[in-house]
Formats: sequence, structure tokens, C-alpha cells
Amino acid sequence: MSNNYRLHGRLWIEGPEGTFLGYGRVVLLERIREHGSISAAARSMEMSYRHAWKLVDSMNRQSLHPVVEKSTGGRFGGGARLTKAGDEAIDCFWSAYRDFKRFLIDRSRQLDL
Amino acid sequence: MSNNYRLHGRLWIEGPEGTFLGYGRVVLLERIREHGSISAAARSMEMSYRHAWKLVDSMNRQSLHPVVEKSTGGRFGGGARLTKAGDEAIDCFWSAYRDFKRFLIDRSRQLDL
DNA sequence: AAGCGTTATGCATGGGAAAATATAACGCAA
DNA sequence: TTGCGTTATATTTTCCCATGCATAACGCTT
Repeated sequence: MSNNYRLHGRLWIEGPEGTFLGYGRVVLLERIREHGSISAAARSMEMSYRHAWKLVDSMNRQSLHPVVEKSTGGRFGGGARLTKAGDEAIDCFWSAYRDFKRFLIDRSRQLDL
Repeated sequence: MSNNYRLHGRLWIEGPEGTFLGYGRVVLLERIREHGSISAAARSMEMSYRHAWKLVDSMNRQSLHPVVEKSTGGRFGGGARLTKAGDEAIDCFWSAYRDFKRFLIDRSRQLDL
């Protein structure tokens, strides 16, 4: 009955190839939506473009409909936009994540150590 | 509404110094109880003795009462036994872990992707 | 045609965690 | 007193993953 201990955890959505959506991936999607490109999104969260690109590729491959649409060339070199499926993926994950956080807090109170 | 996606996660109990109990640590405690020594327990789960020892040390330091009692020397070189606090720690974690698994399964059904 | 900032991709590099290795101390038994 | 299998701990090595770097293609602008 001490409050020195608390439950912690990680949550992700697993798809056909392994991890589909996790905390970092969803933040990345939000940053892409905000900045309009994978590279700017990666820079904004101090992630290498290489890694960010791989994550996006992994999500797109595992999603029925791509979550990110990309284009190369043009006035600003190209960019990336979230699709409707991308927006929904973000909502879907955060919804489960909220419930998870609630579970952790509630269940922490019942810890008998 | 596809069943191609499932929630996965990890759960652990955080104490004063960081991780106190997690899946691997609890299995280690069970193996120590079963085999009577840290080294035999580590071998049984293909973990280095070094690592196993560190985990036990971390748990003992963070627990009000030690979870493992150790002795050196003697007929069989020494050994390790679980204390009552150790048994209780195991039960405490598995109990939360069961609830967590239930949460993952239940919440997976509500995933709308 | 040249320049730009993207996407796209291979390959080398680095850093952190786990394992491997090496030693010492312990205490009972033969 | 020697040997054994443990606990205990420092040091070295290994391994994996993210990063860094290099390069090419793209397409709009000037």
C-alpha cells in the first residue's frame, strides 16, 4: 500500500509486418501533417530523415490505404501530406493510448507492495 | 473493423531507481526460486550471470525488504533463495500483467482501422 | 541550363546495451 | 590444503539500431 511504485508501460498497434503504429510513429505523422514534408518533420523531432522515411514506408506498406502521400520535385522540392487514413490512424492510436494511460493510473492504485 | 491489427504492449512496475519489476525480472525470480541460485537461473533462461545479478541487485535495492537472499561458499558454493517479499512481488506483478493482457485483448476489438 | 529542396536508397559510422571474459572471495568437503 | 560452484565486480568484446554521409532522380523556378 505504498505509493513508491507505479505501473508504466508501452503500447503499440501491431500489423502484418510488425509494429504498425506506436507513440513515435504517430508523433511523426502529426509532424508531417504540420510541416508538409518528411524531412522537415524529422528535423523538428531530431530524427534522421533516413529513419523517418523508413517508418513512413513501414506504415504505408501495412495500411490498407497509405497514411502519407508523397511527391518529389516542384517549386519546393516536393513534400508529404497526410491522407484521411493517416488522420484516422492518429485518432485511433491516441484513443487507445488514452485508455492505456487510464488503465496504468487506475491499476497502479491496486498495487500491493 | 479489420482484425489485421492488434494492440501490443509492455508493462513494468517502476520504483525509486527506475524499473523495479518487469516480465523478464519476474521470470528470473521464479527461476531463482526453482533452481536455488542466480547462476543456475540465468543459465536456464540463457541470460548472462552478470546481467541476472544486476537485475537481482536492482530489485533488492528498490524493495523495502530484499526479494532474494544470497549466500556464498559452502558445500554447493552458495546460492540464492526467494524471500516472502519475493513471492509477493511475483504475485503482484502477474496480477497486474493478467489485467494488462485482458486490456490489450478487449481494447484490440475496438480498434477501428 | 543551372539551382533548389524534396523523396529515395545504399553503405559506412557510432553509441549504448548485453554478453563474454577474467578474477577474487567465500565456505564446506574430501 | 586443495577443489568446487557459487556470489561479486571490473574490463573487454560483440551486436544491433539509429545516425551520418553520399548519391541520384524529380520537377518547378529563375
